[in-house]
Amino acid sequence: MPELPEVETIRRDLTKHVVGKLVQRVEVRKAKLIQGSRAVFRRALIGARITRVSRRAKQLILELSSGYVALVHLKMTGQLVWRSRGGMLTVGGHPIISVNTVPNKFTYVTLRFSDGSALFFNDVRQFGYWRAVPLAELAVVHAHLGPEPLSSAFTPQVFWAALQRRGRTTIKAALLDQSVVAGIGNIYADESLYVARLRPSRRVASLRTVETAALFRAICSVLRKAVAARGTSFNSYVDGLGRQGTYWERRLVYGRTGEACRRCGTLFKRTVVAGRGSHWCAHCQH
DNA sequence: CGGAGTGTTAGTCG
DNA sequence: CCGACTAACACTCC
Repeated sequence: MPELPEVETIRRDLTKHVVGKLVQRVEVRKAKLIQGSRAVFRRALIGARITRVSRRAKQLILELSSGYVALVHLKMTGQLVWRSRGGMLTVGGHPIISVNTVPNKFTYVTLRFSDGSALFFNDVRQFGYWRAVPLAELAVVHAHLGPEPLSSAFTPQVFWAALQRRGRTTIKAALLDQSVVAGIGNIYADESLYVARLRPSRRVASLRTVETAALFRAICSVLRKAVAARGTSFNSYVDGLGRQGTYWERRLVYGRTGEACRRCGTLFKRTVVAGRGSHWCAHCQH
């Protein structure tokens, strides 16, 4: 599901609601969604306060007063729903699941807070996971991840160097590789490649310096705009406050197969690259 | 009804 | 080591 802009949006919303909350109870209804020891997971959370909500790549990080962090990955269909004591719902994540009742049959993890509010984790496909990690080990757990594209660690030089490691593959596969850049998924890979005028199937080794530079700028600009729009994942639902992400209407190529390219009017193609549906303009992208 | 497709990624196989 | 492919699962769409 969510890529960097969506997870970042959830992080910001969640921060407002859960920071400072004391975890009173933890309910796990599907043990396999908890990575590692369930006992450690419960110990890390129960009785702890949430001190901060951060993000790395597509993972949410609930920082806890116990010295642990709880990592949450939503994968394809994960969803976090916060419910106030009064019953108000706030949603982040995948829109498939009806939120009118929580918990529902897709609710697999629940955190109950001492003030009567609760955080529900729903996941239709059950690909997502939660994991407790000592704060001191977080860097090791995330060692395989590349730079955050919206941070100062992401520079043209760093990007170029990371791409060198994936010279033989396609640029699409490289963008989806979280060790190259952290947080890009299928939608923003296609959007960035369109802006940079590069075909998804281009071999990384064939990229010229100016093309790599254009792609670097495209990634930054696409992700920045998507974050500002609160992402795309929330297109088919409106939460209790009437908010929804608006990038979906503004997307340039993703899911626009057969529609006209706004630059040249050519109809967009859809092919499979790196095993993923890829959308692109055969005239503008080379 | 059957088959393909879905915003992810860890693991396997060559 | 590297890259391609698939499984994990439930549901929608054609």
